[in-house]
Amino acid sequence: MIEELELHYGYLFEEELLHEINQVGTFKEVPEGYRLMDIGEYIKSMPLLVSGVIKILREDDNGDELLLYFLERGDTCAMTLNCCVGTKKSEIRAIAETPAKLIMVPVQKMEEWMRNYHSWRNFILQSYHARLKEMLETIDSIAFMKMDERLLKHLRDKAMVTNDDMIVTTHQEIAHNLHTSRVVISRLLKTLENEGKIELGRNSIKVIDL
Amino acid sequence: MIEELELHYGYLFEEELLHEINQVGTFKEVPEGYRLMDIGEYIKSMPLLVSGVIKILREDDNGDELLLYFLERGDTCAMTLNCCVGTKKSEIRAIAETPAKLIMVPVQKMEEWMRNYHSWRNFILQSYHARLKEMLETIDSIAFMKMDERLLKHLRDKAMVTNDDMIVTTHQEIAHNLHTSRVVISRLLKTLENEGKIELGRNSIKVIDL
DNA sequence: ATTATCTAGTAACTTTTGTTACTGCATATT
DNA sequence: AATATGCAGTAACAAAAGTTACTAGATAAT
Repeated sequence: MIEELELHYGYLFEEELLHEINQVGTFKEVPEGYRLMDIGEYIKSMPLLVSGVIKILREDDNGDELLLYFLERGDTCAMTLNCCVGTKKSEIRAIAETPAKLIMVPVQKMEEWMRNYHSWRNFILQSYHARLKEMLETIDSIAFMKMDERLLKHLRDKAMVTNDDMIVTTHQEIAHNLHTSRVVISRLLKTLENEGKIELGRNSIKVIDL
Repeated sequence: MIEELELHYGYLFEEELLHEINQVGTFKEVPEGYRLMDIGEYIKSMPLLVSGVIKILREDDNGDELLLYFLERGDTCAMTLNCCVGTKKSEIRAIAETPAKLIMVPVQKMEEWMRNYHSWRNFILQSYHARLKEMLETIDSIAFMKMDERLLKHLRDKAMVTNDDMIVTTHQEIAHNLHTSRVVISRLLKTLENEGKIELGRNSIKVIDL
């Protein structure tokens, strides 16, 4: 595991902390679609994302979903951090958007490392900061943008994190992410295609002007 | 200042930390409507709210506003915390919803106290946690609820934080908070009144079933 | 090969939200 | 007192989003 750690977190953490993480952390490799965390579940370890993309979802009482944001390499789950200070139940769902590699660290170490490692404190604060910013961006989208703009932004975001302008998904899946209906998405996608912003295929969307 | 500190933060912080806060903090009293922080402004000190209510707003490029959440006694501004780790410009606007009393602490102390005081670390993490939860709640509202539900929730929230079921405001003001138009609010308020959930007066709304 | 399921396109319609315009009334200004 | 301004109510209409229903082609299952 130590190589992956060095490679992706070496510039962030002191040698000593890297060593500790290597000691207590466990390596985990998950396939696309794997459910890493679900709403109401108890959190016992926090993930350091080494590769791949994780999508973070919110769900309401009726089971309606909404995509909050994507996590990429170097990110951790800010919601997990909360377990150390407040309620231990997850407020969100985390699904592997692509195959992913993670290092799982027991939450007990959080407080200890916060005390001992300047770099860890910074990492945690940075994570909270990044997540708050992303939540703000999500709020901007749903509060200020219309569905067609949100859709295009979503496609571009997805193309960005997967580093591929060819998106393999269904209209239904997109509708879930944006919390609307399949018919609405089909309609808007068709309009976007007519405007030359995307190209539609079966189970695929090509984003033109990224 | 030390009395206010002892009273509202005494149970949170060690004697030594309280002493430090008392040394470097400055007391501030602001009237209703006072703009404590605006988007794009640089942050030089973080506020510990002693009394009153602060509303935190987001604004888009067109100047359209949206209420994110209220801060109450014992809260601090998580957005301010970010100054120590990332960009130093505020992403939000903070307005005194009621007259308020605050203790302003220079941001330079953040990192020092994070290192030295367990209670401070906890306080900061708790704050981030609370704010993330509130952001989630805000997202739930705008993503999953219709305008009439959001309106009623907003009125109840407002009645809650001000501890008064009589809300003194205008339809226009509410429309700004929820990012919609005055006419829509007037329409929905009338419906809520007919349903017996509120009573309307000039510049005032009484919330019935809290 | 036949059947069933998944996916996408489209039409027709409803509901929700946003917009414009005008009204009367209360309060503030001169 | 006369005038101006701010606030709320309402109607009429437009736009956006949500819903239902049906179609047809692609893929999967038997």
